[in-house]
Amino acid sequence: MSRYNARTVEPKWQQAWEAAESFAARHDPTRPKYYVLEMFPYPSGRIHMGHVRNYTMGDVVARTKRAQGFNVLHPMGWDAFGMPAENAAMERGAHPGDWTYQNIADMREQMKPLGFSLDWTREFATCDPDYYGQQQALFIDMMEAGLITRKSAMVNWDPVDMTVLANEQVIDGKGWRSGAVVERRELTQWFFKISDMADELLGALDGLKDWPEKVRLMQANWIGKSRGLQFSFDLTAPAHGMDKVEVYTTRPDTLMGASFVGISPDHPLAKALEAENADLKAFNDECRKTGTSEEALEKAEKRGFDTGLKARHPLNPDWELPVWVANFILMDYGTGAIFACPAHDQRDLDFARKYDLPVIDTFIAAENGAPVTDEAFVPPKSEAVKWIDHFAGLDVATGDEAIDRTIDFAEKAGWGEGVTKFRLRDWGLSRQRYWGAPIPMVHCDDCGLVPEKKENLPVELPRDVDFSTPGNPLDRHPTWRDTPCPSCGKPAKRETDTMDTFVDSSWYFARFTSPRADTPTDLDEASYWMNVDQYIGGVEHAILHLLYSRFFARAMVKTGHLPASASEPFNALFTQGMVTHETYETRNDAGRPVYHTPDEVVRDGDAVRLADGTPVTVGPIIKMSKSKKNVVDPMDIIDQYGADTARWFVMSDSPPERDVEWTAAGAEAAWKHLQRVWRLVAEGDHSAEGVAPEGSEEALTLTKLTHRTIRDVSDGIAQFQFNKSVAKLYELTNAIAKSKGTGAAEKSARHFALTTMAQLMQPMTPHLAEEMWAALGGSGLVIDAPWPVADYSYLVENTVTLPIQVNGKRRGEVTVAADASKEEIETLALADGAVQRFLDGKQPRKVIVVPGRIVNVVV
RNA sequence: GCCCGGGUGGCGGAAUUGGUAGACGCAGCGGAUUCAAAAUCCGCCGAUCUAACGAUCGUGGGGGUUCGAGUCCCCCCCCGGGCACCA
Repeated sequence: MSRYNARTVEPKWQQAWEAAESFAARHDPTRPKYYVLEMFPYPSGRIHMGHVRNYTMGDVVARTKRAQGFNVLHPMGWDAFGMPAENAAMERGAHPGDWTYQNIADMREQMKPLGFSLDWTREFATCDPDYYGQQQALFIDMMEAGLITRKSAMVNWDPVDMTVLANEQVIDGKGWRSGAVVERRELTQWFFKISDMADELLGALDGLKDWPEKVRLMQANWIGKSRGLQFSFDLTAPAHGMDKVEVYTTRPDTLMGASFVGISPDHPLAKALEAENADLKAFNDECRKTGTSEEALEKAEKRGFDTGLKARHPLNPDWELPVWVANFILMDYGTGAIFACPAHDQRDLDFARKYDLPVIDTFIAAENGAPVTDEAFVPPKSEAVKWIDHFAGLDVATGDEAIDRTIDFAEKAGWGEGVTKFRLRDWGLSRQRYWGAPIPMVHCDDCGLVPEKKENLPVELPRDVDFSTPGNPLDRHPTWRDTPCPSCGKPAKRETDTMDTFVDSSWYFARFTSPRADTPTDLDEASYWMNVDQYIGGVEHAILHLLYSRFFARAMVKTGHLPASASEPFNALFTQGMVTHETYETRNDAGRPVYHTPDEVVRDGDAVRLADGTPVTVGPIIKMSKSKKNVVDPMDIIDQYGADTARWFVMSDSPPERDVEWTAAGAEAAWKHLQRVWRLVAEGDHSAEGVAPEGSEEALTLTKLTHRTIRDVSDGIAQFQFNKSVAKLYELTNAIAKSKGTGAAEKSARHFALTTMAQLMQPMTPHLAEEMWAALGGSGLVIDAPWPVADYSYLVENTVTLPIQVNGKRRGEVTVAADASKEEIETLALADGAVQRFLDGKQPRKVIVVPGRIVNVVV
């Protein structure tokens, strides 16, 4: 029996492609280009199944487009800055740079054997000074274009380690290393003014026809455009020079139900009052112990503090409302102050009940409306309700109408203004960390903040840094900060904040079009290659990465680094599901979770334990991530079965947009199938080809199926339904195996089916496909053969079998000519034995005939 | 808490988008081949009842629209992703 040996075959073809420079992308204006990009990986050091799945999908698209005649750009790089490198430095003493470049080398070694059609000549890492230097140039240009600002923002502060923590590093409100209770602290930070583009980023979503609807929805909700009323409550007595509280509300129609005025613990008034009120100070400090994440704030128990101040209702000066500080009011949204209407907001109602504040109904259900008791009455804004004493004279009206009328009323009366606001905040890019791109700014005592001169870029990270104590090593470096002022030349200090790693990944797709240019992009190259025609990556990036990239593309158009046509950089987006796996955890002495990798765990029936016998708790099935250690190493599969098996396996079964739980079973099956395909080639009789199939029923049937398979596999790939393409290839394989005819027509039909299979399998299992192609006598490389096109004359059938239903249940079937009339079908269906039995001599009440689909007889 | 997805045999999933539920694969069972095993080949394979023909039930749960619902509408449950310093 002929065996296919991936170990020798795969490197052979990889060398052939490399020798031919098959995948090097060359600018050629005479050919249509196609840019395929998968989200580049963080170099953790090991590839995982998620990578294999992601990059195989992109490779299938790239190889198919290449066969279809496109000039394909399919590059690869590394998202190389970020916290794990610093953590490794702290834990193991490795330098973040050494650690990162070693990981890149390791991962490249693991990726190369997979045979991806990548243009490795364009590879770069975001931590290359060449890359981040261009990023610094971009930053300076964006600064000049007015896209950057500086203002204060909240950070998670670890008071023991004296350092800023990422949200991920705050566990149950405590610092992950120190265990100290984390507090919110204000820091002056650098920001991209993305909120200036909020409306445009929202509006342009409509044009992204080839993006998943869910991603556009998530982005629209994130941007969060709202129309509301902004106005002030006058305080009955000024406090600390403040005589009013400005609020923003999207439900001004509920103003007559106002119960109290609420301000954020970080509101200027709350902070001013702290000075003389120790209890309030204690309350606010307690609130600040919730981290900065919206999730933590929203989940925290709702608590409040009565300031004792009173505010006048704008419509009735005699109506005084108490002013409360409440922990659920975000300083970042609106004005950091609200009025609460407990009758029509569940959170306000819970708060009012807790602190015994009034609940005043503003409107009731149009029919049988009862006053609010335990549950707030919050109907959709489009539903008509009955208004109680509405100042603008409404009786029965929808919320939407009432909001419009109220804003109108307030504007005419002059005490309020209709305002459109966005939930989207400016993008804080400052990080108080070492392993990121330095912000190329200099602090000069005389000149203030001055950008570094472009000829001095890159501002390189110093190599000699010390991670033995927490905090930003750049701050502590003895000399790195010292630099002459780019403007006046006097001694000055560098900015020590580095950039958020989202900045690095917001323009790498543009850099790939001219990765060695000495400007951020080469406009000529960018104009040819942009946009990315197909972008592929995880849904977990649906909001932030994609929104930031859309902002950056616009910023790069503004600063002349991209053509105007590239302001939406990704024509089509596909979000693949995640590769998930169970998590395994034990607890350390401090009771904190410690995670374990699947290969450390022994599963023996229900019992789960470590190799040393320690019992393990099985946690939820979640996306594979380094921090939870629930990762599986694909190298084991590649070593055992070869790259094609791994590639085939991740393309089969699970639809690509869906999460897939990794299980070891199935890789074996993929391998068996590829062996079977190879045997059909190696043991087949290829003495006939080009013989017309029409003389043989068997040959004709197989040829028809081959053409249907061309159509179905091509459609499956075009629609990102690779699992269906795989299923169709299984069917064709089964049919070839069943065909045993020894005539020239049958042999020829099998030869045609197998050469076609080699071409159709090429995007998924390229090495096997080359081997098949060569054995079948194909000329040149199969990757250079044009994509097969189905002959439609083989796709039409002249009879069709329709199911017959009686009362909606299938009772039989009828085979008719494809062009049979409704009447003919009905006559034939009614003559069917099963139908006669159910009719029992009676006339049918109704007969529904859907040609080509179904017949339904209603008795 | 808020926003967005998902839930179909023992398992991964398919279903022409309102028209035969379970394609294809895995696992399992039976058979052929073999001294034997592996590999390979052939057949069966949602549940219940039935000797069989067939019948009834069945797409997370409950209700509805329709000649016809996995697919559309309403309510609920469970799982996952995101929540602005994980990438």
